[in-house]
Amino acid sequence: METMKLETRWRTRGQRDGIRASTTDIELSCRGCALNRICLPAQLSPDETRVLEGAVERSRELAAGASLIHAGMPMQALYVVKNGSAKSYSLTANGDERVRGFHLPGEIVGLEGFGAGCHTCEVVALEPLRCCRIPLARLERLMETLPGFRREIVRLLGQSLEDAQRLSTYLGTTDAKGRIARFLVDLSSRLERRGLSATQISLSMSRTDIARHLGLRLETVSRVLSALKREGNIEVKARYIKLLRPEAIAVLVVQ
Amino acid sequence: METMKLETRWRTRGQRDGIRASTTDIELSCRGCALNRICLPAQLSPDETRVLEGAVERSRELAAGASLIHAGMPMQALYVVKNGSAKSYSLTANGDERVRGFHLPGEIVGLEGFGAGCHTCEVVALEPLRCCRIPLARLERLMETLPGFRREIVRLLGQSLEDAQRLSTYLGTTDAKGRIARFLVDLSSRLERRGLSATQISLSMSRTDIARHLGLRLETVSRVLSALKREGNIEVKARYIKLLRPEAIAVLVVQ
DNA sequence: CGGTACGTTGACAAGTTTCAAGGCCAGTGG
DNA sequence: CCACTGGCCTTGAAACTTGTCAACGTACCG
Repeated sequence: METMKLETRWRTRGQRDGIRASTTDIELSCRGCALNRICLPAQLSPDETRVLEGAVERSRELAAGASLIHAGMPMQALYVVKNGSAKSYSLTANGDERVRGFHLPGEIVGLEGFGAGCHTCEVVALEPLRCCRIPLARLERLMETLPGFRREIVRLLGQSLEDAQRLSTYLGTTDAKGRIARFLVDLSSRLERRGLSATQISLSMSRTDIARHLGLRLETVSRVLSALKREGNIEVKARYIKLLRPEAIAVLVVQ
Repeated sequence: METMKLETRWRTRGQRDGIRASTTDIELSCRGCALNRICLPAQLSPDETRVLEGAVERSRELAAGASLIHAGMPMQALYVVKNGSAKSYSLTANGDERVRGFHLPGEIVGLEGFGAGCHTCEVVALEPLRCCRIPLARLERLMETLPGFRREIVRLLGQSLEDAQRLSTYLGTTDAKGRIARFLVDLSSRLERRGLSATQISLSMSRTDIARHLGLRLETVSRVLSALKREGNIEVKARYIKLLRPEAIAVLVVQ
């Protein structure tokens, strides 16, 4: 039963019938994907990209709130967000949620599973979510056969480590305003990388999620956003945030 | 000039004359190393370990305060601590030091360099330090030829990522006492892993280093240690700390 | 239309930083 | 041998930031 479900859930390029091949192939082709300049293929040769395509599966769409990865489950694949966004979190012994991070299109999900061979955090969709999936066995083979792919995975691991360490020291040393500023600047640059507006941000996460990510209370997040608004640095309307003075926000971030 | 210096600084097994071969070979042999149960070879087959040995160089001893890795320099190697200990830190725009972590014997140093291809933090010896060194070119070849080695490097990257993420969420949510408790428990388990006492800890770092690692002020570190002492949980004599009630300290850590 | 989840705001409490003073210890030089 | 110095650590009191608790506002949905 469970395996049936999994089998129908993930579809690989060769498994489908050929009738709508041209459209669906595009859909599963990294070369034709809108994200290919910021995703794994960006660092690969055309030949390597072709091999990668053959290993990638596409997920069905997950509804907001649904889990992409369950904490504690053996690591079976890496994911890359294609549409939508997700958060990953772990739970404390008290049952408190600790938000590790947010995942936007083009970003890889699940790397921390390499440590123990099983995932340590739950990854849930914040809005309807579609991902590309590389099963672990194929990933191993790609790392074996494509040195460029292996280097890219190692690079992504190193970059994630760097990011996590920087965040960790940042949270230790900076006040609420600095943390929120960093969060906004970070989000802004990730959106810009995708070719979206760097100043008009539509948040997919709640104030509580932001707070739990930055080690604050939701009241504090709300207060800081209100303060930034009062100072004329941002415009806030529920989950829509417009950076009115990006430079003013950037100087709050002591990197 | 600079290259000369580097060449004389690192000696590989085959480069030395054969006269004192037996002692020096043991010195450079992973099989004969006291740390081999907790170091890279622990996950490798005897054959793989032999190949690894051929790629490892040994550093001369660095004095306390000397740098093993300079922030900003291109990544040229990975290191594993053999004797002594080190801290790694980065500097903020204001020149403040942010301590990313401490490195004990058997632990790998430099992984974060994979992200950008250059090291993002300075690594300095806290006491006389000796390391094993794997030059990047050889590391690449080992990952190519030894799947077990590649998996081990990927595993270490994943584990470091997991550790950094956990620390980051921890610093966000926990008060000074909890942070110090976590620091002590973590250090204790890493010492125990090496076969040393889990309760008698000789710190190699100053209160300031601890504070800068945990996002506290040195006064707060001092106060918390005094409080733990007053409560009968630890004994403190300058940099010597004895855990009198490890269980009581462990319950302060909400994982 | 009322319920529910989410967000904002205020007042007070709690914990940490800041500022300041002093203790301890090892190394140095008279 | 002792005084002196500098680095490191400890302790106290006041200031400040954030958390806590509570009330209220808002938007969405059946």
